[in-house]
Amino acid sequence: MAELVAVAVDPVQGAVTIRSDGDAEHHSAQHHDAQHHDTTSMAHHLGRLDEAGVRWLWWNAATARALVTLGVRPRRCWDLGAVHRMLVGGSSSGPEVVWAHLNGLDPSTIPTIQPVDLFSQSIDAGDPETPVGPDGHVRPEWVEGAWTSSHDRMERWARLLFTLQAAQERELAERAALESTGTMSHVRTTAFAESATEVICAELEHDGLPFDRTVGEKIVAGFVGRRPTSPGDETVLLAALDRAVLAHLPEGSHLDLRSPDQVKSLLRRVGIEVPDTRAWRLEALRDTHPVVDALLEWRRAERIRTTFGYGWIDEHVGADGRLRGRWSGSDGSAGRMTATAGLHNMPSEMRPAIVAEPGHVFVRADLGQIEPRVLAAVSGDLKLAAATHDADMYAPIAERLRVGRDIAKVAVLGAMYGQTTGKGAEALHGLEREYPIAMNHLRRADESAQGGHDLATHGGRRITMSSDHVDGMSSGDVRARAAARGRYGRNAIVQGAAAELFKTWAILVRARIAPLGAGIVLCLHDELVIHAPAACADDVVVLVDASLQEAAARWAPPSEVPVHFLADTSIIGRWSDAK
DNA sequence: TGCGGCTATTG
DNA sequence: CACAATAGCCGCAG
Repeated sequence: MAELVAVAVDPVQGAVTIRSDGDAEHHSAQHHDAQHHDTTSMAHHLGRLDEAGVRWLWWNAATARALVTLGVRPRRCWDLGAVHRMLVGGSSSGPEVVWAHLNGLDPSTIPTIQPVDLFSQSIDAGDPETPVGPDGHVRPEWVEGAWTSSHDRMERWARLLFTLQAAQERELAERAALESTGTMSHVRTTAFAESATEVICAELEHDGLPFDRTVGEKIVAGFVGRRPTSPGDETVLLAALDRAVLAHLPEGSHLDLRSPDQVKSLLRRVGIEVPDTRAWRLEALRDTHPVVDALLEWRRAERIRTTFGYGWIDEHVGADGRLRGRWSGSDGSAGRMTATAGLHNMPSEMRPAIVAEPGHVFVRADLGQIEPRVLAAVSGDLKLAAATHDADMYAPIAERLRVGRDIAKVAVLGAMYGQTTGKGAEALHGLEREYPIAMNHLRRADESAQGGHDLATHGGRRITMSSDHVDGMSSGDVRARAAARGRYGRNAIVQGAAAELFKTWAILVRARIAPLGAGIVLCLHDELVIHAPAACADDVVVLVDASLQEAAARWAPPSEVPVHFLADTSIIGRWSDAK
């Protein structure tokens, strides 16, 4: 294994690196004058170490961001925060949380910075030059940035990392011993992938997604008209949009189309009675009255105007023509990546604005039927694994169930989501009959989750059931909430495992394509978008597929009937040119 | 001002 | 219309 080198970076103070033998080295951000500091030599030192093949060890993604900002693109790392979220679940993974967990301290006793008053003077604060206070917790002042105030402090801050990493290794070994997870090798693969994904996130934030502002503004204009020139002008334009709907009603109808209640009474006035005003419900009533059509069109424009309109472009597209959001390597539940700024839910109509830069192309690749294939892998169902040898695995399943392909598909999806009604539920019996191992795997997760027990993915990520995210959303009765927990758990072991495979794939792709001058510019759960010099596009395509096979070999459990994974890959000039 | 509900989009 | 996410606005409580 590569040598672990602890690192802490501050753009002003500089960086400290500590080799595994304990040798510390300080790298100054040389100050040439009071206003500017030169970080290039510091970046050079760090880059040399990186090229030597070390595995960086750091507290959390803040270090990854700092390094990327310096121009260093770390190749290997161990991110304590990312591994902590994998081990513990939840979304908090700051140094104080990681430290408390690995030292067996109650997280509710983590201290926060208190305003200085007469009473706090008497408390024994110990030596403020040490990172750990008398209460055993890391000092909140250090967490908040006091660790950067001197070279000595930075070094003490970085020295804490080694024992914490060792403690995480032990906890990973315990996790690997669980019946539901893979081996230590699988679990460490996940830990590496979770860590490296933080670097990808830092790069996605730094580099952004190529966005053609002119095209983007034209698309917006197609929905909502021209850009308002003043607040007063905006009011006029808004009224015009509203009038297109209200014109279908009797004179003098003034109501707020943004209020579902008022829309309901609007519809009632033309003889339409609906329990809610969702688009799929109104869709069926388009022919009933012209106002329905006008309303649906207004909704579409309103959505663009408020969420993906001029304001969105102004806020998130930089002068360099890159669309940027904040990225998280793993959400609090099953461990998928998340992104802000609409990067994960951009309407397809906006995708023509995602355009490769001159001399470049996008290589876009998405994993085919990733969740059922992952189910076949993690459940060890050999018959389902055999179905993955088909490019469309629903076809052989449909054959076995003696139903249509579409029925087979909704049945499989329904089984993974916990659906109990509709066409999928009818075909469920066939699935139980033909693929009992996979179905039992899902049912065990469902029952365990219903009982409030935490789950673990194949790669060793903890799925917490104690969290209040389930009972918070549906305040129904106890049984309904248990059923919701069951559906959540049933899905989380599949979705979470798919996220692990995806990240393993993504970090291998990143590593392989970097020498070609290509980089990942978007991660979308089962899809990668790569920005590459046009001359090397074909090479990137080959590397993308090779990386998938390698990721599957590292991540998936060994099986007599190997599970096949496949990617649909294309070279395109703009995002909308695919699918 | 904060929060639940409703709505819409994506995988 | 089941699983996950972000994000906007409305209506209501405090």
